[in-house]
Amino acid sequence: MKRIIFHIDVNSAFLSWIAVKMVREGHPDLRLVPSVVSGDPSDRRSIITAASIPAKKLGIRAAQPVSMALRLCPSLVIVGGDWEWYKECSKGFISICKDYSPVLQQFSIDECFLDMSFRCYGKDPVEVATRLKDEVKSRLGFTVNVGVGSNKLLAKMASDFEKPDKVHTLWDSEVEEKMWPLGVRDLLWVGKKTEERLTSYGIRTIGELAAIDIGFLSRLVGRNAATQLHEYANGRDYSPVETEVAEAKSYSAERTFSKDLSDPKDVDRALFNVACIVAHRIRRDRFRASTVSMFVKYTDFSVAQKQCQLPQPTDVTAVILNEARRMLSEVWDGSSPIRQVGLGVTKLTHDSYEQMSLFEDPKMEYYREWDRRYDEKKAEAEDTRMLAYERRKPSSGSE
DNA sequence: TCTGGGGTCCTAGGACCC
DNA sequence: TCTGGGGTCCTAGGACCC
Repeated sequence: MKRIIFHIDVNSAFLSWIAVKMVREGHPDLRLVPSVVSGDPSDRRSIITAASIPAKKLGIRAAQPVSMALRLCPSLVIVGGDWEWYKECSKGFISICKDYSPVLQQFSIDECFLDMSFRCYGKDPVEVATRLKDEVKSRLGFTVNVGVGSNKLLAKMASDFEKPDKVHTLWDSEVEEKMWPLGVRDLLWVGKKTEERLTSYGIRTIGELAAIDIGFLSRLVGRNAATQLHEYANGRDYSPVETEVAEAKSYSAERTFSKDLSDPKDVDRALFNVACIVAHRIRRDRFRASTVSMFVKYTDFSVAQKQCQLPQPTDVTAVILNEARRMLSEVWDGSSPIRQVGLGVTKLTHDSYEQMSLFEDPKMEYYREWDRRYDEKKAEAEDTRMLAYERRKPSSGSE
């Protein structure tokens, strides 16, 4: 049986979702004017998370600083994000997709793959894809692109063709015509650095990459990356649509300051905040961590990072924070201002038992109690938010 | 123009063990 | 006395994704 994969991608997801919400509240449609979503619209340091199509026509792109976008378009409408709303929209979108095939892999909050091999057997895949796209639009109010191909790579490449609200195919037989003329940067996993390296050797299009000697490519990007890139450039991808949701392998949080900081007390406060966030998350998900890492970013964007192993896995905020503080003092002497500070944990286990140490810090019980109260407060705040949210929650059906 | 936040995976060198 | 090769763990750094 022929393999048929769909890749469904919400068009300018965060912007579309906020636009749908605002339209329902009686505001004009953001999608029709130059507009963007940013993390914190009042902060000059924030960057753009999503831009409307009229904004994109003015050269405004995701990941641009808000200040730059404002120069390109002084009348730009800037709105903040709403994670609860995003999650709701994502849920509605995924649930419609699941009706088309249970073999679904969620790739991010606004993208998924569907294995449609069975569901499309004997049918026209484009017709099915069009029905899916139109159903999302009529029931949820936002548009998607559907890419149709014989594997995940081709489906994903296809969904990236002309937007919005379109269905495109990229079958093996169409690779030469539709994919090979594209620049190497358009290929999945070719980022800025790889593009620079490839173009410096005269490799500009995916077609040129597909034709290149793999030994030569290995010397450019390493053997493993070369094998992968060469397969992709030729439109080959044998990876299955993974329905299992993988467990988290790391948790991290970081804070960029509105002004670079020199006072150790300010930096420590930020470190405390991110430690609380990360430790809370691992407790919420019943993890303990064995590795703690931290980094600081300086004014010139250079990064200093440290990591260390714990004698035993922990989920205690104070233990994580103390290691991070120690490492901070090893990389930072307070002489150069800090732009950003971050903290992460890896090497996670679900082990419920805890090895008792004869030398356990007598304050440990106090630390745990502190964490319990922190978690309780967080849960209460969450409940209040959800309650307020339920009241204004729209149905995902047609209105 | 001046660059967020949260992830995954890979590489390379050094330490240590057999 | 000086020598091998392989495996694993740790750390730092980098590339990529959305």
